[in-house]
Amino acid sequence: MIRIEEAIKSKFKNEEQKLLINLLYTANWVKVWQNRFFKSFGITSSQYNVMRIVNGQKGQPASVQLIQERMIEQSSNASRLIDKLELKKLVERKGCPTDRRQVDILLTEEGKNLILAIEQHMDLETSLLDGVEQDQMKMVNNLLDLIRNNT
Amino acid sequence: MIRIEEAIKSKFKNEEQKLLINLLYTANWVKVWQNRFFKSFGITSSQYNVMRIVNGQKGQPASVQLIQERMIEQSSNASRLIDKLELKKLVERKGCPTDRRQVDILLTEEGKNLILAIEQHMDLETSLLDGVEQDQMKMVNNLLDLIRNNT
DNA sequence: GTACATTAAATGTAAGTACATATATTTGCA
DNA sequence: TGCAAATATATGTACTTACATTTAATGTAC
Repeated sequence: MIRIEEAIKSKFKNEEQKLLINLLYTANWVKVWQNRFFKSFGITSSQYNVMRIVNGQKGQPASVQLIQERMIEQSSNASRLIDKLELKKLVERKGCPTDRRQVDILLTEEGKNLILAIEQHMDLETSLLDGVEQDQMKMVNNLLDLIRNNT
Repeated sequence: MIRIEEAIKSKFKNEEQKLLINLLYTANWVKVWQNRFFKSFGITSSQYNVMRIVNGQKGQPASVQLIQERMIEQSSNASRLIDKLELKKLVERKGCPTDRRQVDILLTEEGKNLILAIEQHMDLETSLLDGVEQDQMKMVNNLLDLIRNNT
């Protein structure tokens, strides 16, 4: 078991500092892990995130704004991520007829197939959290929510 | 209290998926928070991280490699972060006499002063984790360590 | 209906990340 | 010694993030 102190060879002032650095370090670790996984499907984790949000609309179009609001990293640029996905023909842009400022995003057939293919190999969550009790996960989820609200 | 479901307006399949997304979302939230804080001192959180590592050497030089190993985001580029800090005269490079491949990094006086100034305003950890029990923090630290070792 | 604010998306720019490759130096072994 | 492998750092490139600005369309007050 590699603890955070060994991972970055550092000592911490207190449990608070250790927790914040562990949070940043572990989140980065997961992201690297995910990016390597998605690379074999020709996309990045940010790009997958966009596709997952569009897919969650179940056929209803998603505006660029809706995607932006639901992204994990809210200041990454939905517009340019959509550019990349459009180039790969995984999503398509359609002007919205009722509001011509708005652009609707839809998955192509190819996009839908990719989502399905990825889901079949995606046991990331369960494997990383194998053996962790439900109660414990709830507690951590609450603590993470608290951090964002404690200012 | 804004819970993760409301923050990114999503429903989750299970507690595992929710925990992983909450981890990524909250870590990004903390990083954005930190970057805004460091901006008023003219540096980024990655640059601060490099300075913090050099400072931890307590006057002993830090090689580029040592810094790289201890960074939170291990694949960010220590060499170029040091470039930025050198331009701002916060650190200096000194060729290592015993191994001419190696470059030693030291804080300048200005760099040391900046670290001190920042530490005086840095109550980030305690404010974000205000009211959280020590036991609970230890539990979360253990769970984060587990995630990285569960593969 | 024109003028001004607001909104949706795209674009510009600087910095950081991810990963591959290059350059210089040192090490180790035939 | 001489030469290949290993090591330390720097550089190249594509992509992403953070944040500001622009462009076009819509809403609203007068």
